[in-house]
Amino acid sequence: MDSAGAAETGGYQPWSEVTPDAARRLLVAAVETFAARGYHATTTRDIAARAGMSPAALYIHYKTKEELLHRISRIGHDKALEILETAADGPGSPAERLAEAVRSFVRWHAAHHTTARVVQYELDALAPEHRSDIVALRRQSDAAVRRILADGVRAGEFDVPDVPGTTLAVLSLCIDVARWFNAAGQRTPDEVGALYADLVLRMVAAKP
Amino acid sequence: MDSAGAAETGGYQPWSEVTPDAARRLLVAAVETFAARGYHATTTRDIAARAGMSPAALYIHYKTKEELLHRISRIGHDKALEILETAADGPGSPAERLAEAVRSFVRWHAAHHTTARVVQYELDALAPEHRSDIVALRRQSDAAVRRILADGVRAGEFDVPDVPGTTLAVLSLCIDVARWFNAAGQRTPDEVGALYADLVLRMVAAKP
DNA sequence: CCGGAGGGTGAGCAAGCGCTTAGGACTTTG
DNA sequence: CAAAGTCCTAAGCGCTTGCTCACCCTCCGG
Repeated sequence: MDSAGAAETGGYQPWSEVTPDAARRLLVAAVETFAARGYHATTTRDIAARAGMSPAALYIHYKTKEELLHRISRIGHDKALEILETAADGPGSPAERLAEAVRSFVRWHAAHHTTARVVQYELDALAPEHRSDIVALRRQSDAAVRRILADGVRAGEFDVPDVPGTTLAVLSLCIDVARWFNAAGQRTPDEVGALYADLVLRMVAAKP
Repeated sequence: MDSAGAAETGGYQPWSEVTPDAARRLLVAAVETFAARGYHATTTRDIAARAGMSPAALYIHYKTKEELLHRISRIGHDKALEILETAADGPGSPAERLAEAVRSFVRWHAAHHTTARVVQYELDALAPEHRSDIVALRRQSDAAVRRILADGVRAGEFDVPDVPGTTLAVLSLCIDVARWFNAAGQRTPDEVGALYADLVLRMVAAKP
């Protein structure tokens, strides 16, 4: 369990935007414990101990435990949105862009399922004022996917009777990967990404 | 919030297997608070207060707070499994059975999204010995869906390169309805069920 | 060599937690 | 009508929680 963070990400996950070093170690420790036990079941002592510090050290870098969650959620949502928008606004046909969006979004949720679990499933633990700016990011993610679907319908590539509903379903399917994905399982993030991209393309394909 | 339980279910949800009356009231209160705030964020005082009793009353009917969760999880998983197996072993072609399975499973998750949220997303809060018998039920659910897919492939109705992976995706898609479904939203459980049945059929359809 | 700033600790507070206990009010039964 | 059983409560115990505070390092420019 101690090296789960490094093992999960293949040894490379920056969190480089978090400084100084001690603040980053605390944040990484928080991600790991939040993911394993849930936000409410995690104590500030758990986090500090995992980061190799005393309980009081946490409060030098963060005002509250909730601020830690908010920072994690913010960084994760920024990344998720970036992935989707890159694919949505990239080159290629709607089908290619949709496949790339699903593939990379799913790959991220699988490879970083620890982070993703916190980001996607601990929203309700945020304070209302923090929750609302995260919800805004989620709406942008929704808009990115919807944009691809609408483009595909307009181009005649897709047959999607209910664009908002299908958008919801596609995002829901991808997000839920964070819940069930197990790093010790058989499938690699790449494999899951490829499978899901295929399934989603079938969901929207125009009947020839 | 007080009448949310009744409103959500259209005034009819039995929990009839739970007796006596006070035990059922406590259990319903627990479902509502667990769903709204999460298991760990819910106190035994919250539950008792919502059921209109003193904190001590809970311990007449349940040994621990965790036993309450286990009972809820057990009843919910029994119901979910029954829905899937009824569809899987029912009459009709594989496509019809798959559509019916998804439609009824999704309808249940939407109509009873409060219960479903607890059942599907609070598994980790169970004690290990309780968790394992719930996991066994989930494996049976997985087997039911897999059975339909395998039948469809054998009959040449479906084109599914990865049956275990697609089974996982279908269940994941349906389960996640409990997370995002909002009783105050525009869609009815029936509508979501119909949409999802269509999407899933497209995912597995053989190319003509 | 000094002094202050930034990063850390040990001890602990007030509040809230799950759960227990002693006992009381009703209802059912002989 | 007493005895027994059922259901519930008021009070509170022992512990853990998020967080604070007084103090202590170590580094570094002057």
